[in-house]
Amino acid sequence: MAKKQSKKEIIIQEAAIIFKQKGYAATSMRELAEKVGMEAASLYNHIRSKDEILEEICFKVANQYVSHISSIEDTKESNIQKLRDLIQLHVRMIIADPNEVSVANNDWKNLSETKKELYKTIRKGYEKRIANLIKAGIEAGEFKDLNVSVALFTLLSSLRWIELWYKPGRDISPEQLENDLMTLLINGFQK
Amino acid sequence: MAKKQSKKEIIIQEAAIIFKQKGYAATSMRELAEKVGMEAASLYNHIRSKDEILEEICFKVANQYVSHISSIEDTKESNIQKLRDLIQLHVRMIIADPNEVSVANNDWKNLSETKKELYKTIRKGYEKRIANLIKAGIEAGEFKDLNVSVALFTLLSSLRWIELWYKPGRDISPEQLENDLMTLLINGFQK
DNA sequence: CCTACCGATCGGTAGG
DNA sequence: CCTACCGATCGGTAGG
Repeated sequence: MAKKQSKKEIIIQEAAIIFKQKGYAATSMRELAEKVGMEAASLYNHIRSKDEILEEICFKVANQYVSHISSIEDTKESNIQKLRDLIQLHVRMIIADPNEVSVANNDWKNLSETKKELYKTIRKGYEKRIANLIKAGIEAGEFKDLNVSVALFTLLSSLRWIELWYKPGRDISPEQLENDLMTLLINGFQK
Repeated sequence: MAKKQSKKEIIIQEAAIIFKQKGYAATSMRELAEKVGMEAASLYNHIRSKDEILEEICFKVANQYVSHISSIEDTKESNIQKLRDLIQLHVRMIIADPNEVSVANNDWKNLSETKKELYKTIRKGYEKRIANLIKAGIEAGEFKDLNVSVALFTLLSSLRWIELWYKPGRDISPEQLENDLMTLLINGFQK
């Protein structure tokens, strides 16, 4: 699979695993170093600070979501189909990068003040675009006349939660997961 | 409102606010002490440890959920109505105790090893009871034939997320919130 | 990439 | 409820 990973990439990958398990603040650089197989001090030859690791994870994830939503918006499909595409995007992101998605979702609060503001701005922009999709669906008569905020956050939460319990070893395949989620959500939304 | 709150209750209440904002691990006892209006050392006249505060919050919340679900199970109503009751329970718990519910949901990982196991056991028991409700609904032909796990976690996640964005100051009342959530979820579930 | 080590801060205690 | 303080651990640096 992954062929030529830099030490920095390995550090960030291992960090995501530990951060997901116990949280960013509760994880020490010494513990991370042990996992990577070096002394804590040696980590700093590859990364600038503990902060930096969190930043890399959070913004990598955020940027991936943002870049994918553009292509969904640009299709000429129905809003219900765009909703389907969005559900699929989230399921696949979580399956592809479960640890990093989890850390971004749970530990962005621990970003430095300026980075935290930036993160919130990006996330708000993303949410706004989904809200517009929902609004368009309602106006087109495709969706029920729901409060847009409630619909938006019910949708996002249903998608976010996957990261907290879905493990490939479970009794359900990614395809089944996508299908059942779509059934539940689309029937909830559809008029 | 609250008339005779002990110092311990005040400490726990303030702790829940800070823990929600920055997370348990990132909150220091000195910061908590300042909020309560005393020195850090003085906190220990009212509480045994930082751990204890987290335990009190997590298990208070967990026990409240568990105690309420019994009365929902015991009614002779349809499964769809029980689902409605469950949605209402979660909305009201979040509105009544937003900070403590949030901390229980986000920071239980920071409980001591034994307490964490206990918490997980309680939570699994709770989830099992909701899963049984969903199964009963499917068998009775009231709900769609969905994968029970997907239905369970989509439901729980939709309910959990409220805590992360709902503020009473928002443009939507608790009643509207309950109604729209029910519309979305019931239509997703209902056959 | 390691040894050695820094200042800061942590949760918590002693003693009043 | 405070002053004074503890040992432990934290993120991070110097120097090789």
